[in-house]
Amino acid sequence: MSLPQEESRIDRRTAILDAAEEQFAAYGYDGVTLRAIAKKAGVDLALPNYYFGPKRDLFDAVLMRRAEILNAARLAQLDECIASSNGTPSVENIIRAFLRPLLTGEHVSEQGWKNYYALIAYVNNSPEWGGRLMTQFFDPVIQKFIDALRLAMPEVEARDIYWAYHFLSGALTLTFAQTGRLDTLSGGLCRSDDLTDAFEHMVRFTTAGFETFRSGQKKRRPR
Amino acid sequence: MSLPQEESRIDRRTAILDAAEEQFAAYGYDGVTLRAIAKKAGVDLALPNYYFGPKRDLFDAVLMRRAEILNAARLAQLDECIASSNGTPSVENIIRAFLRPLLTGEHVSEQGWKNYYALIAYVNNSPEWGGRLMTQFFDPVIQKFIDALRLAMPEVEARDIYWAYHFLSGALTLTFAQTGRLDTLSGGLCRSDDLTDAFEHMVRFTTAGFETFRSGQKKRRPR
DNA sequence: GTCTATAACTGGATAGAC
DNA sequence: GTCTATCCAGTTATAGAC
Repeated sequence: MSLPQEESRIDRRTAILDAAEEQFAAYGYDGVTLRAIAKKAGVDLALPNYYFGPKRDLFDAVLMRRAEILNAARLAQLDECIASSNGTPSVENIIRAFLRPLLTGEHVSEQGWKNYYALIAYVNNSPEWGGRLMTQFFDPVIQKFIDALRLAMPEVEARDIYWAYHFLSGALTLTFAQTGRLDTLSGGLCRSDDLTDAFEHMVRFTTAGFETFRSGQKKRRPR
Repeated sequence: MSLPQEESRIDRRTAILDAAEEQFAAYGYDGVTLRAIAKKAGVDLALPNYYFGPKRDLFDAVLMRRAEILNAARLAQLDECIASSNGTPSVENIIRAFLRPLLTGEHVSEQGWKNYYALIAYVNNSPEWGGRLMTQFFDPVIQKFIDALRLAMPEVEARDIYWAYHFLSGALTLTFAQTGRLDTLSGGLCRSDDLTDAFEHMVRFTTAGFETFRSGQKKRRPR
């Protein structure tokens, strides 16, 4: 229904991907019906299947669309970061290279990117999807960031760096999820949709987290 | 199905909660049918509704059951931590008090707790559920941990502490999710189901993250 | 308390007209 | 390419027998 003139002029494939992205991000794969997607996109119920095949393939298509853009942007930032540091960048600058693409240009202003990030939060934390899809779409690029981090901290064991990346990933994706919990918990002091504030804090927190593994051995519990 | 003799002797309410917990954790609220739950629990399809009312109330009941146990254990640890430090505990010990209940006794060995933690990962990162349920079931106790952290770092702004807790929460819940992604990414160097290893790393990483906010002003991006 | 049977409905998918 | 009409499997929930 509705949006008869304007919406039907723009590409229907894009409209379907946008609507699916928004709905999947908000309610998860099984919480969304093709009927809801078609309605949101302003297209006929039969069109999602016509363009993308079964529901599962539509989900993959949504995920892939922006993953490629994000991966390219991150690689460019990483290359620049390495080049401008004569081969051994700082941990902080690697983390900034990892996060900066999320903050540039349309990524902050466009609702589509916000929806996509919330979808990543869903996928990354899903036992059902997380292992397969994050590995497939993102880990080739993540591996290059890990390589750079190993170069930046050659004295740190690889295991420690993988764990630290894991925590960074968790912190980042919870921020993506936009649940509003932090806003309530902090009594309004923190606004989880203020991405600039979120990322400045995240850079400080996670840089310190990575750097702490420089100081050798595991402590045995005090108390 | 089946398990006719042994299973039907144990409390059916518990069997339903256990089955629902496992299924919801693996597939999310909408990915699970009452039929699947009843079958897994070895009970008739009509019983979940008989004991817990509609599906949504069953979901809440699953979440509440162990939240109360966890909250009580965390509060006990926090009290002990504060008492044994003459009122100003260290950041590290507060974080240990927060995490230790997840590692004690049955929590590591029982599959039920593992399923519950994965369910928390799902809820915490869900725009649909996260805001409401985490606030309702966990934040009263979290607020006390925040109070303790403020005492431990009186020179740090409240905002910074809330952000840091947010990142800790994200790191923790991604670990809960047990997606297997980290195992693949690290080529087997890290095992995400090794909770002891996960938590020793998490304590180090997040303690350093919190402590870094002691050093005053926000930096403006270098590079 | 438990189970059978069924009501009432929603889901993905598509055949076939336009 | 698009839309209508429909198939039918699978859904929650419950009434009523045991």
